Amino acid sequence: MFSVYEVGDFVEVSGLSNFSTSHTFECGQCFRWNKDEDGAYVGVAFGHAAKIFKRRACLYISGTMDEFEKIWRPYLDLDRDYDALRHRFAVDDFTRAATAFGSGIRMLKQDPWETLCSFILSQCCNIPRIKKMVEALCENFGDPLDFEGKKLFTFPSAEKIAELSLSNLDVLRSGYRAPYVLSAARAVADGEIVFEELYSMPTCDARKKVLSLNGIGPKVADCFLLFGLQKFDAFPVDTWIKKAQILYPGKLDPSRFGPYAGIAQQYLFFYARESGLKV
DNA sequence: GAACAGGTGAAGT
DNA sequence: ACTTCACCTGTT
Repeated sequence: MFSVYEVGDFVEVSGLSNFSTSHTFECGQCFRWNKDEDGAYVGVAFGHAAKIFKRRACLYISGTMDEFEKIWRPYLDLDRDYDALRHRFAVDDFTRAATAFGSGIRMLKQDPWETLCSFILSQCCNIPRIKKMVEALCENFGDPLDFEGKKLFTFPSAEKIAELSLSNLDVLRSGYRAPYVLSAARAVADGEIVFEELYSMPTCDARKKVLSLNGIGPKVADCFLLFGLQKFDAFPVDTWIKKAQILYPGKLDPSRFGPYAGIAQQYLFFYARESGLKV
């Protein structure tokens, strides 16, 4: 377990293992955390801005204890035992290397709408471009936040996007993805998609529901289920996981990782993308 | 310029 | 059920 203290404008978390800010914020699960000049990550989630960094084995998160308990503790998934997960996933040389390489990854408990919308935009784009489109969405349609002299923006609600017209989304430069975003926003605003219902459904039923939306296929649906609804059995297969499957000696069957296969996926994805593996 | 990118859906076998 | 292709845009 870990200890938490309020230190100035920060909450200090000590005794926490398996937390890497760079691995967590740059493993591809999120698009709104950026490194500042001091190496700290600054971002916005659930309408709150924060600065997060590690120093001398402690994790520091700006804001009050109340904010920490309400927002950041669950968001950063601090209460999960990642030693146990990594032990479970490391069943051979390949998976051992992947879990070691990605040590410190945490599965962010992200907002469902933000996750759905971001991954609709992500198709056939690299991370810099995804980030640009997401930031354009927030700057144009989100609410401004003043954070340490910088102007940040919240992620706009589905209701806000739903009332826009297609041409309003031209500022995103998102091409053929724009109508997908708009129809998803309207499905949420109209109550056609209700996230609270999806939470309580079995993964396969929730999957069917989001697959019915135009422009959402298996990959985006699984990313949404995993990152936005914490359906840890969802296992998104993208080009990097396909590379890992080619390199893996034998068959890479998600079911071998049990109900947390999606977390194993993050280690495998990060390993395939960042470790310089060649197919 | 051409090819390709963290995908999807339609149309063709 | 599997393969091919166009799709908008930004980057080699």
